Amino acid sequence: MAVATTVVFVVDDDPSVRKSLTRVISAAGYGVEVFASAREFLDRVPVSGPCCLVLDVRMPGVTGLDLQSTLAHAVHRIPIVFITGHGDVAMSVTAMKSGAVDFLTKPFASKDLLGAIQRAVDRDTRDLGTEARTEDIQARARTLTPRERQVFALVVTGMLNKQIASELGVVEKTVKVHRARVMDKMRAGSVAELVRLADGLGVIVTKA
Amino acid sequence: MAVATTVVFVVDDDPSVRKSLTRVISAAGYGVEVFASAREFLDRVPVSGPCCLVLDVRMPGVTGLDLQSTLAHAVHRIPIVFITGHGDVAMSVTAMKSGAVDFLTKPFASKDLLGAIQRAVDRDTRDLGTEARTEDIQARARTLTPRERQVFALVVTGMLNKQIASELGVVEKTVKVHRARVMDKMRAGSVAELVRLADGLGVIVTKA
DNA sequence: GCCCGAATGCCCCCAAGGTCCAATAGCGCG
DNA sequence: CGCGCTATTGGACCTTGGGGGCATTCGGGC
Repeated sequence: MAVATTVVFVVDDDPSVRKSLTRVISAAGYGVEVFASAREFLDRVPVSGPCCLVLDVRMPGVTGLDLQSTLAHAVHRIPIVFITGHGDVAMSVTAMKSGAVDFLTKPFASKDLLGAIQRAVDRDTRDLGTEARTEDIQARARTLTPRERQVFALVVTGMLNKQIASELGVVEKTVKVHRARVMDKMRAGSVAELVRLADGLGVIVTKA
Repeated sequence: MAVATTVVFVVDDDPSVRKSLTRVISAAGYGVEVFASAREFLDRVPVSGPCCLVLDVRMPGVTGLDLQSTLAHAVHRIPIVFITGHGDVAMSVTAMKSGAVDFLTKPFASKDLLGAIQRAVDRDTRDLGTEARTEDIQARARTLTPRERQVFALVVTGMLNKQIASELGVVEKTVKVHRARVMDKMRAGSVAELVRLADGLGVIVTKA
């Protein structure tokens, strides 16, 4: 089911584990890139397509949990599937609370790993989608002049032109001009669309 | 910090644990209600104010995880803080994936438990808020006639009255009448508000 | 028969949008 | 220092769209 562009990153300090994981994961049709340490992975990062990270918790130096919290502040938060030989409950709970997709203890069945990877990839695909959409809207919003931005904010409030005008201390005609430019620049065909664009800025909308 | 109306439910089969938990939790200012089994709790359920559930994983009969999945399909999903004497990783991961707020292993510090409880209560307070708002909107939407509902759906699309009219095979004036009733019944002062009400139906909006 | 939802026609008003035009202010460039 | 460009503002005028009021008609259901 995996698309050719989907890459699974594997970070584990044990070469034999890397080898067997590579075999299992690529057999499932994913692209695989392995790293022996968190550092190595961080040097590579810039990813484009949908992906996920299979991460060993215990590693010398930067641990899996450290890497997780580092990535948490990154631009694109990549979904993580943890694997570990000797995990304890506290560790797994920390990982899960920080947003990990799954936390597997060795030995685990291939299908459990692949299931977790698929869920992680699905999540990433969704995230990338909403991210791209938000980015697109923000790009349009950046082309607005300060004044247009103000008018934009007030229009999506539902205020009438005359109300906006008195709010900004200008004449109604001026508001109309800005408003028209906003609709144009934001590529909104109606107030309804404009409101949705506005609510899509800085807000995440999820289907219930 | 806990408000008087905040209740913490405790489900644990061990009487001494119930006793000590009650002491710790009520000392923090919460109301406490204890239950010796999942059954007992389920008979009590109907809750009103913000609350959370402190739940033992291992119990004879219905386990904590069972109760969690039962509650998952309930109307009001109450946030759960798990506690356990002998938890394993798989168990904690399952609980966390199913939405548990935290998963504590005995022995744990009181402040860890109280911290988890506070986070659970906060989440519940938020959930109750959005739930109440959604319920309110749905209540208004239920007062709409079938035709009004159709017009409602098309209006929030950004369509013009004349377009809606041809879509529904009626005259523009008719659409205007329905539209006015929709604005009235939904208590929306502008199209912008109406769009927000529509998007608030079946959709959860979270601050980024 | 009465009430309600639905559909319509007419009239009028106000809001939104667009056109043409014009003025002022600030900014970078040659 | 002008020249051009952009942002902001504003006026006059016209068209289109949204909304309110009032009256009428028609089909169901109680």
